[in-house]
Amino acid sequence: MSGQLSKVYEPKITEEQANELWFAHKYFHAEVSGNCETRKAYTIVIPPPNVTAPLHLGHALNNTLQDILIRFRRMQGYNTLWMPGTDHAGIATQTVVEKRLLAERGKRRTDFEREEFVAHVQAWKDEYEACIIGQLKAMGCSCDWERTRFTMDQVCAKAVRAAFFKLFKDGLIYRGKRLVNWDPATQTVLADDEVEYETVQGHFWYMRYPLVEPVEIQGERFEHVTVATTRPETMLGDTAVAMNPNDPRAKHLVGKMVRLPIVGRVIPIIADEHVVLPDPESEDEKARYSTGFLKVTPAHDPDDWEIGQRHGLDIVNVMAPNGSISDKYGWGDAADPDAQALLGMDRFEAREAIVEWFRQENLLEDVREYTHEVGHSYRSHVPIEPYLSDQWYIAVKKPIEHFKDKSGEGTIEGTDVPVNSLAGLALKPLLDGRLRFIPERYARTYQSWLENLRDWPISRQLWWGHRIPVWRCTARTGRGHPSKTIHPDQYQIELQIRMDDFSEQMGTSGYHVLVHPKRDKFFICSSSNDADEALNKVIDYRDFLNSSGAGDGQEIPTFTLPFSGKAFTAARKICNMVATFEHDEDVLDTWFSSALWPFSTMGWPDNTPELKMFYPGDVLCTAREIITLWVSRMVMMGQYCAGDIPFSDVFIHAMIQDGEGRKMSKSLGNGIDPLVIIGSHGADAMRFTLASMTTQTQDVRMPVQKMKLPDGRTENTSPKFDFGRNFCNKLWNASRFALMNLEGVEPDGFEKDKMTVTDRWILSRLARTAAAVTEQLDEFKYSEPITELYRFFWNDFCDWYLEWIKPRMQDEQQKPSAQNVLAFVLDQTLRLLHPFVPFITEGIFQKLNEVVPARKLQGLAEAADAEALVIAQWPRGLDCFVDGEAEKEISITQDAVRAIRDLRSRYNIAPAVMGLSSAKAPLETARLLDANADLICRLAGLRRFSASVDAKKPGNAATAVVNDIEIYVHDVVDADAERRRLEKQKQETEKAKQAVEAKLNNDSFVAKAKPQVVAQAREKLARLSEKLKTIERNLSHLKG
RNA sequence: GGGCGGUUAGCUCAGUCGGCCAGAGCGCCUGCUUUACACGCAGGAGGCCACAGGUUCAAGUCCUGUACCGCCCACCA
Repeated sequence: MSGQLSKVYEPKITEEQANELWFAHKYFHAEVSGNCETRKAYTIVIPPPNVTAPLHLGHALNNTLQDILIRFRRMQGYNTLWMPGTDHAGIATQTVVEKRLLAERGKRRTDFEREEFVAHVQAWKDEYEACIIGQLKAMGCSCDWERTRFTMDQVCAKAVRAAFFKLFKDGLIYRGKRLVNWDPATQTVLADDEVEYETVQGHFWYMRYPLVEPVEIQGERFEHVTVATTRPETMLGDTAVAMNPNDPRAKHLVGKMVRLPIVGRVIPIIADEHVVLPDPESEDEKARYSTGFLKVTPAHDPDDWEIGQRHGLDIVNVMAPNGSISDKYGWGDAADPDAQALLGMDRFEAREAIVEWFRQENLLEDVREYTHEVGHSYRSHVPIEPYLSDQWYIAVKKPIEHFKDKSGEGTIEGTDVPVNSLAGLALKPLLDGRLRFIPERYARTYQSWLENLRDWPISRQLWWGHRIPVWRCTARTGRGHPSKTIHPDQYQIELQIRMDDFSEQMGTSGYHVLVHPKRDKFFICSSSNDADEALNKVIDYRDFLNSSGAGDGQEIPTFTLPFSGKAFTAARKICNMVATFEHDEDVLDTWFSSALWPFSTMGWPDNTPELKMFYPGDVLCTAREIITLWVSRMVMMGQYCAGDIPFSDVFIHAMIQDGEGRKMSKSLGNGIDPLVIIGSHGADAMRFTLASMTTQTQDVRMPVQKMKLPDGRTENTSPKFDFGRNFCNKLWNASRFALMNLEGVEPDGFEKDKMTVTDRWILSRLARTAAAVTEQLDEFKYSEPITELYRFFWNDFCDWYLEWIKPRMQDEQQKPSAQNVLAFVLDQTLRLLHPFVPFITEGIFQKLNEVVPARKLQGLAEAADAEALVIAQWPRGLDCFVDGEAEKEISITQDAVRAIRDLRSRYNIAPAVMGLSSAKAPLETARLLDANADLICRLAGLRRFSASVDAKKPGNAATAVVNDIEIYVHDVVDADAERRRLEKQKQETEKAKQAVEAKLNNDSFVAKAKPQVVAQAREKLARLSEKLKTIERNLSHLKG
């Protein structure tokens, strides 16, 4: 059997065979050897899925859309690269591994050594990375698998260190304080999304803070101010009382001092807009509860921290990491016995004690009930504590000196963002129109985020990730002896002094980091350009890059000093002062490595051929939730590190929700596993359905149902996928039918003149479809081309063309030309469908290649040969087939067929009854119908059909009126039914006619509407009048 | 609190620059072993286009407001 398709379409077999073929020939591999000039590159870098879990349906959508673009461009002849890989997803992965270890072994992270724990995470990563890549391959993703990267592999790690170094050198990385979400029970830092808000019935306590000197306002003597708080225990760390500058009392009170109860600390009253003015009538709950005085505790509240920053307030941390009151972490004035009594108390215990103290001292003015949301740890379920800690930051609005030449200086209009800052580098391309969002509205999210950007905290208190390439040193206290353990803050200060020492010698300032395992080997990162010359001698930059991988437990890197002279002396001096070195315990924010992904995957910072060929890329395809966290940072770092934006188009696609509009999630149990769908419906069916649901505005709602698998398990599925499965099944069967009729086709047997109107019509429809699909894909539209192709293939090709071609296949005269048209249309259709349903189209294409090696319409068009559809040429040059006449002719023919079918159905004429039919129509239409009588007979199940200008209606015929045609189906006897039917049609027509008449009788319509619209209305009226007359005439015949 | 999107047939969604009697798929009803396909073929029923105003000769489409649903960001003294 020479290459016929199997009777039943089995996705699994087709998918396996296609993947085998594609992988054997490495069709997905992008070569760098080609010439950029002659063969343009087209690049998409995958949003690397997290290695936390297998891919879900959202990933399936995301990657389907990317694959459609890639396959489309590959067929258009671009040198396409789709760069694949996965993301280590720091906190998320560490968390799932911690959960697994706890569940399976009852062990916590802290029960392991760091290296040991990281090895467990690594094992998890290996497992899920393999799983994810398997899933992507099963979906048909045509990634360049040879280039698969992981955000923590050696290549990416090198880029991370290079970027960090570069930022460091430019003075963009600094050490700063930040309030983190601290879980005092487990004593870990939580990410924002690990904080769960719970409604808590709490209190507002109104506490009096005595003024150092009483103040008189409008004759009233004030001895104290009253602050309202839900957290009295933090008052120990208060360093100011704030009030709104618009408060009428402010001019009397701002600048005055109060004495903090218990502690005795004297703190100022300051003015800050943040404070809500009191208003008992207000709708704003805060205003109702406010006294107008806000206690400011910079170390224990994020807002207060901001206020503290604005006013340069002291920061007093009064808690230990376990949440107890302590004077060991920054509280220096706890000498008062009342304060001493609180030390060691738990924060809630202290709260009660403090309230009680105020009560005793008659300083508690009021207590009111208050319901509010309080952040709790998702792990321990205790309230989280905003806790002050040291973090590394990237300065995003700091001007970068050496970017001045390239980007200019000053700020971007209407913002405080310097053009040569990181934020500016990301913002400018959008404003210049070089960076485009599709749909456009998402540009605003991006823009406003960047305009209001704050410095980026990049350190995370985790073990899984790129360990921060910074080594801190402790200073020597005596000759050759390491200092005893010093508190981190202290050695920071210590270090700073030494640094300044060094800076002085180097004629610069602001050094920060050094590494020094042995006395004669070390390196320094500079944060100033001025020191470049000297430092370049000190450090071999490349050595730094080749130093330890992030967090992989290698030794601290060492370097031999390649210099002498002043710099040497300076460096040497530092070494002598340093006792020990500690690799920073923290890792980098996951987004740091993600930000580099578009070029780290191509080997940056080395000047690789890949970068030259494929960077900058073309499109980023992602969901909207990470526009800020990821997209903006990629642009930022792309500009900063690789010198250009990483892509010019950002396509933001829909999110998939369940039938109730909820996000699909594990906890809700409403997720759908792509592999389950691939198993039940096939990968192509899944892709087709997902793409068909992708419109520009709507999120995708996917009703979820339970499905029983053959092995008895129950899985989630959705009836939506039947859409794709039905289509694939139809495609398979129609192709099978076509191929059965294409055995032994002679390419030279085609004669242009033997083309029928149906041939010209289907070629015309093909040409229009190809043009539309191409244009829509250019515009990142997915549901439209699917609709277009669906209509063309199912309605035009299958329902009409294939039915019409059947008799021609029995006719040796007509067969050769018909076959060639059929082969050509099938060939082109497969090409157009391939990006959406790659497996099945490839499978059919391979058979087509066997059965009809050359598809061409001699003298008209030729389908370019290809050994595989994946690399076949995208349809082009079909415009010559557009044929308005043929389309009109077929349209009239179809109308006639539908009218006859309708009558047959209404009169219950059995399909087997090959009846007679005739039609009366204006001359031209009548001729046309007559010429196509065979086509009408074939699809309307008739023995004979004829049309003429003066056809007479047989007495027992049913009548249908279509436009200017009157169609009679003979030998239908039910006069009553006929009358009812015609009456109904009459009513409908009258209604339509009246509507148009009303419009035309309206003078202002005729006067003001576009002439074209008026003319259309007149035509329509004429048509309807004619139709109505015909119906009435038929009715009167019936009555008579 | 700020921003964005949505509300059209029982369900999931299209609907261009405002202009034919508002469309598709699924589901539903009727008929069909038509030699590619019942995951199919033919036909049919089904709509106060969320609500209230406004602009216009004309509004599903533009403007204003309301309600509900969803998402993102910020915040929670």
